[in-house]
Amino acid sequence: MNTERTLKLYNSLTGQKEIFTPLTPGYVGMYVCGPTVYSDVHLGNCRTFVSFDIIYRYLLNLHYKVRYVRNITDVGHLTDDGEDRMAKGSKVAQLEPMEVAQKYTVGFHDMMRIFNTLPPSIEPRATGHIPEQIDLVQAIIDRGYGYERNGSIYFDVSKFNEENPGKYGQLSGRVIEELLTETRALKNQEEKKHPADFAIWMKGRPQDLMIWKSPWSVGFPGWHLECSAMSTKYLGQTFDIHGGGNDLKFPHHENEVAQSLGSCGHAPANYWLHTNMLLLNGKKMSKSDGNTITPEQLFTGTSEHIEKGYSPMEIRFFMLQAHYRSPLDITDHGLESAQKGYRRLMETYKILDGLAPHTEDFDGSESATDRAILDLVEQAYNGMDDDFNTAVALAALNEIGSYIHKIANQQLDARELAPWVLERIKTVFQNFIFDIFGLKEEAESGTDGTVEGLMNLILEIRAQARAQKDFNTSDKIRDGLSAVGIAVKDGKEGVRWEKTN
RNA sequence: GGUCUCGUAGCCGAGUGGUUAGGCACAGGUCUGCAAAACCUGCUACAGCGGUUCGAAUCCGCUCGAGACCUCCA
Repeated sequence: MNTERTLKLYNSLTGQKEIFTPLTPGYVGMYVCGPTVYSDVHLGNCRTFVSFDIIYRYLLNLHYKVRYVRNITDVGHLTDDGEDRMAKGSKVAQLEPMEVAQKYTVGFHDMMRIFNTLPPSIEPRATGHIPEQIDLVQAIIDRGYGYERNGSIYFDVSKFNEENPGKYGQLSGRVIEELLTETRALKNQEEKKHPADFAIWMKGRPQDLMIWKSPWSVGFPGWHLECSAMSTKYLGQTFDIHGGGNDLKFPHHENEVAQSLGSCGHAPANYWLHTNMLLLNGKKMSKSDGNTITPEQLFTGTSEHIEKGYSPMEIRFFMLQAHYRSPLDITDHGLESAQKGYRRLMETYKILDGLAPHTEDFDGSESATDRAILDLVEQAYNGMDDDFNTAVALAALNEIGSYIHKIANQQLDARELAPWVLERIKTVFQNFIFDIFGLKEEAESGTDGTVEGLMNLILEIRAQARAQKDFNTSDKIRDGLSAVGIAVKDGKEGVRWEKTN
């Protein structure tokens, strides 16, 4: 690939695409808000982390040394009723909070593996960083932005706003005056000076299980604090990229910015990246309206929302077809379309991989086909450079695929393709499909070669039958294979077969 | 109600003011013993109304519609 590429990304902080310039040339620090492990992983999480996986992979592909930190939230994230999510989960299941955290962390990791995401460089847990969070609270108090009420510490948003005009609300586009006049009644609001203030340390109640000693009370850290503490610890006071789902922009990320500025005077990240939501039936998934589907249901097809199951890689491909900042609506038809697209791309790759260069009477010139293909290669990488536009890259690969099929079917003279161009697109396809898009082959044919052996035998018998014009036999074989889910594809170069379900 | 984003063909979904996105579906054709696959051709577009411009899907305004956030959520 080219050595000089310009990566542009959409920075939520400024609302526009910017050229990416890392703090230290060649190195990238990226923090992504991970899941709260109080229940089974939500399909929406999968999209977010697949999106950031592709971003991570592309940064690696640009030869950056990336430190990718993605946290596990296992304390401090409260429900509407002011109850800790972890504690609630543990009471319901009669488990220690840490057992709940462990159970769903394992489940989350399993799901990430199923979707073929690369593990982050560091995966810190909130409960493992209580001292760091206490230090951060102290730093905020020391700088005058934290105040105590009955053993809890709150972040003083109005004071912060007065001394740092324009900083609070910048990320999420909030109007500070409105936030400060907000009059909604919420739990624990009575302790705050202003409704917009948020807890950075909460005093524990007798029934709370996850509590720690602090200078102010035995209690637990506020939800937003962990990310500030852990990103600072592993990436520094200011780092390159901070990411997360769109719905975390406010208040979570906005408060992170305030905490960082409020504790040390530095903004946490130069670039904020936000992924968009996964929709079902055109609306955000929501358990309460039954408009939801779990990853397992999506795999098995056991949901009223879809007619059949789809594989993890088909779903990953489905996500690739949309840009990460666009909402993506899950529909049966859309998934079906992605399934076919995924299979076609993988099939194209196999054909490409088996294509031999045409070297004998190659005259060394560059044909129109060569130029068109090289241009498409350029388009694919340019797409990724433009805020990780996987849809554009995929479109370019599809067009290259069209040339590959033409050559494989001898509909286009193989001499049109210079040997070095063929090698180039082999590398490019490999690079995109496996390294950048993070797709993988799913057809699990027997690894011991039994299935290949059987198939070769069967197809050889069929070839003989066809040669003798015994079409009864050949069609019986083809139909029989089709019935067990194997498609036979006759081509000029020979017969190919593929599992279809 | 406030803030923001978006409205692209049968469906999904890209799009930097002037050049075919792509996929799926559909209809013809090539290939095939017949199919499938593949390839070729075709088919439906830029919510509406104004404005800026030589030129707007792209910029601006308004209207209508949708979604997100504002409250736990990726």
